Amino acid sequence: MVDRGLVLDAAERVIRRDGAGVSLDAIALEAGVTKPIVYARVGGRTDLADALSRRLAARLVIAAGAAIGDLAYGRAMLTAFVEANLSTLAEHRDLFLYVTGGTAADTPRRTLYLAERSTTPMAQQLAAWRTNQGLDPAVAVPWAYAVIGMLHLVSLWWITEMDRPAELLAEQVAELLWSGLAGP
Amino acid sequence: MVDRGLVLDAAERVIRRDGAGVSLDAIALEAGVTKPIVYARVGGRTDLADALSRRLAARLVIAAGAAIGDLAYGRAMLTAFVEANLSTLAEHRDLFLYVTGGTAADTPRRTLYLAERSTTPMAQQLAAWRTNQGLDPAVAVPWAYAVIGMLHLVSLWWITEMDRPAELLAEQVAELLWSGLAGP
DNA sequence: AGCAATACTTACCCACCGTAACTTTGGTAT
DNA sequence: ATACCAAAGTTACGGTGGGTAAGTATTGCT
Repeated sequence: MVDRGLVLDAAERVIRRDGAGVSLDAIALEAGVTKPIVYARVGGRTDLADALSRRLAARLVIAAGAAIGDLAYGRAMLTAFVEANLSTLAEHRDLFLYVTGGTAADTPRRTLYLAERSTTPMAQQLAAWRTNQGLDPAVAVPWAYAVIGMLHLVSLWWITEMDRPAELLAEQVAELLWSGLAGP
Repeated sequence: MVDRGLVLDAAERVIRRDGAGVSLDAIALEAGVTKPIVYARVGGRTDLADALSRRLAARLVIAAGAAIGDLAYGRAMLTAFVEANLSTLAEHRDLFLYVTGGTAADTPRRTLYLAERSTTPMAQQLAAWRTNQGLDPAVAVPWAYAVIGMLHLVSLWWITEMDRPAELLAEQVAELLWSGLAGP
């Protein structure tokens, strides 16, 4: 009896090994079962990708939380947050591509889901901080999406080039995020 | 004789009408030709999506340029730039989804292409401005990707919700971009 | 032992991308 | 005028991948 988690583990292994273009048959083969079993456990390709996007989102949130630790709100915290996101997405490169790829109908849904999971805790913190500073907290949600979109595209670009160390890029992105284009 | 441009026009029409999930057969039907003609003119699905992404990228660049006009570098210019991007992507909603969707192998390539076309002029302006201000211009390229990634995800989110006017959202995003999370 | 439910496999269908082989049309040389 | 050939296009097919229906083995219960 192969349970749902083992199928997802197998999917992650074969995606990591063979890239984001893998078929369900390949995943079933890797899991040591046949295709209908995959359907019984996790559903079709869409459900599989959804489940994997939940795993990836959870890892992003955990990595971000661990990196931030109890740093105070500020540029150092932001740098840690950015670098955690960059590293995690680079670490799960093909999984990231698998989750954000797929059919045109699913891509936006999952992209937004992946983003939303990261934005939710971030928007809360951001709203609290701005309220505390006497600023309008209404911008928290769009700003959270803005930050995550920034990180995702920068990650995608960085993943394909990998021409500079993660720390440098994280510093640069954090500077933009913290001080803006206007500069300090 | 149906030329390449007419096939691309037909593709845009059917994508707008039926959504981003359309097949090549549907596009060929709309163009009034058979499938092999589509292959002879524009190549396969990948080449078609590439060609459409070039069109979309060109429109983004043109819209941005027109919106900026001869505004001086600053928050007002940034707001115009952001709003031009939001509106253009919303106007070409399904085309945007078609271009950024597709197989896992093509998605990152085209996403980066679409981004790169917007980032190139922006990175140049940004580098020039920073040099002029006595600041380090080395961050221009990663910052340009950061800005475009921000705009793309915010657009995607906004497109699916459409819960606030474009001007307000553009103001909010421009504020983040110009002044950063730290605030003015 | 016999029966039934569960778990899985084989075999298949369908949609879609891509292409090979066949047909038509229009111009051209003899 | 006719036979030929190249261009342009259509029909028909192969291959792959997602998804499912029908058949088979295995386990537990009476």
